[in-house]
Amino acid sequence: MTAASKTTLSIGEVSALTGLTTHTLRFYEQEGLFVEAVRRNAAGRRVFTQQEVGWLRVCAKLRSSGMPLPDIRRYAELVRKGAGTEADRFEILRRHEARVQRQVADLQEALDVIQAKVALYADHLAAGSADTLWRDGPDCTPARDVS
Amino acid sequence: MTAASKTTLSIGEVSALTGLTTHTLRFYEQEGLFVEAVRRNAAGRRVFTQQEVGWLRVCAKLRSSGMPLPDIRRYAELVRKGAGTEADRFEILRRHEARVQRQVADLQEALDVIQAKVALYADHLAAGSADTLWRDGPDCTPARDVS
DNA sequence: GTTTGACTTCGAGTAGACTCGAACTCATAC
DNA sequence: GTATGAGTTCGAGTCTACTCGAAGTCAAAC
Repeated sequence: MTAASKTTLSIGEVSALTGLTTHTLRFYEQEGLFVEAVRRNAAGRRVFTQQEVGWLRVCAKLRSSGMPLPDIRRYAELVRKGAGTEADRFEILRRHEARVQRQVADLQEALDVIQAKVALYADHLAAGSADTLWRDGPDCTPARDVS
Repeated sequence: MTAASKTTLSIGEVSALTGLTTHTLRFYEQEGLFVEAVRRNAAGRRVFTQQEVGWLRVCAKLRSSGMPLPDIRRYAELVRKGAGTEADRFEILRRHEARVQRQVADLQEALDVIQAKVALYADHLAAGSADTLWRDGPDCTPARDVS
């Protein structure tokens, strides 16, 4: 029986399945990111389900794309409340979607600047004309002046 | 004479031109991000050039795309040293380029998950079938089970 | 001649999300 | 029966890049 096919999972197994450390999983519980209270076995240890693993994977994606913990907590609360909260959940997701799209656009812009520089260095290094490369021009137009 | 066309600029003008606060500009000086030591006028005030504004704009892009301050400092040091450091500068830029591309790919992956959820909520809200929406499935396949 | 506003230095504080470590409890393997 | 390893709680520490505020200087406007 692999961890991925078990119906109940220890914190260590969940850690392996999600890539989140056990410390982080406990921290997330404390922060109220779980939809339902985390169950415990007779010995007081945490018991997780595959469903929770699924949710944690979504959490990991939301976090890695920059959603703050309070927003995820809010979303989890709405799911817990159940029917009637869908419009609010939708709103949270849509806002985050917009935020991520902005992030991608900003990174792409930075990437353009970086790649322009990389191309210049590649050219000049290949041509052996390294000494003609220098400081950045006023408006960062690499054609004139480069760092 | 607009700030953008002056040959020497105060810290306030540079702040306006770059979007960096005066606090941040002083902080960057202290962190060694400038290629040359920042000049001062008779009164001890900082005097900047258009060239420095160009460099700061590049710095802003590097920072917003996640290059750590120590890497930018190192790059600035290499530019200061001048000829013979081009291969190292190229390397720093190439590494950062790769890092940014990874970031974009990761964000895009997160965006796919988010958009799948957004689409589901949009459908269900439109259909008025909100009550069929629920928790995430084990492997985050929104078709089966959704938060 | 004083008020204003932009500048100076310095040190301390903030934010968010972990991350770590110590001290303890259990269950299982040997 | 004890050693090992995985779990528990709790509080404290870390990291990075700012961000703020206090106290002072200085030039120009009025």
